[in-house]
Amino acid sequence: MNQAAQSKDYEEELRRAGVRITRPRQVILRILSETEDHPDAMEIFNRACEIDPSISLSTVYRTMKLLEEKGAIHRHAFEGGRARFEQAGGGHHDHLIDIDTGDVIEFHSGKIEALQDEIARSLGYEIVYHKLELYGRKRRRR
Amino acid sequence: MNQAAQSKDYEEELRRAGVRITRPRQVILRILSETEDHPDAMEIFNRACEIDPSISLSTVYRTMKLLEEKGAIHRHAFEGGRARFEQAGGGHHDHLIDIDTGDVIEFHSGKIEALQDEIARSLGYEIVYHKLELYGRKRRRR
DNA sequence: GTCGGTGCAAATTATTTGCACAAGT
DNA sequence: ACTTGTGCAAATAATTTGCACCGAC
Repeated sequence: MNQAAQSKDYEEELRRAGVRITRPRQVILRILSETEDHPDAMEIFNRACEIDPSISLSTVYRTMKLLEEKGAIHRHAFEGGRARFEQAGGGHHDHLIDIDTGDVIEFHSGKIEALQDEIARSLGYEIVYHKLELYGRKRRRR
Repeated sequence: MNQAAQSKDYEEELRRAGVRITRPRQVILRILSETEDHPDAMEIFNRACEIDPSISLSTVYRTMKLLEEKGAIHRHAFEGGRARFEQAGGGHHDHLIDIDTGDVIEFHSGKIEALQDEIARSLGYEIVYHKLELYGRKRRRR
């Protein structure tokens, strides 16, 4: 399925959840569908302004909060102050952050997650969610 | 070694690194040595004020930054806005955060770290540091 | 005595909110 | 129509910084 269709799907799902699909929300959903990276609120605001300059930063923040509550996006607090977002769907994964460029690479390891569960259980806990971030730099071949 | 002695050791090490051991810094180092938990700047400020009310919040922040640069403490950005600190030393470990109480439990898994390295390597990266946080709640026995 | 450190208040940065008006259903 | 959403500007919250004085070495 292409990105435009995916964006429409999200709209439908939100509409069903009783969320009004306003112009700013359409624009933001489209941006989130099209992006490959993990933009922060200001970045989303900038991209949104190119499509519709009347959108405000407040609306971006309010929409991100709404989408997070509805489970449509995930919020990350990587190093560096601002929160960064990515659309949900596409399965759970963790992140490897390039400390030189800020690039984010997604990965997933069932083995690590199994070990996490084991550890939590042995400490008398049940994991609700977790955060695994690897910070590193490109290995130069020798 | 007891906590007071440990605190003195930190003082010596910092002094050798060319850091002046002022009254506020002594107080903050002592607090960090004595604490079992992971306090934020405001909490450290409050505890410091009980020992010496003339200490300012700015100094707490400045000292935390200094100690972090010197490698004497680690800064964590657990959920909930403010940064939290813990003294370094005592070996690397990760954290399990109780989402009901905010309590932090430390743990370490060589197996997970080995897997992390493996994953990073396969992606062409070298890990500089990582962050693994498990958020969960106490398991009730059945 | 010198230079780095401190307290205080003001500045920054990221995010949130009150309000009057606009727009989705 | 009714209610929710929006833009704007002002409010918060966490942290940082400029400046004149103070204290560690």
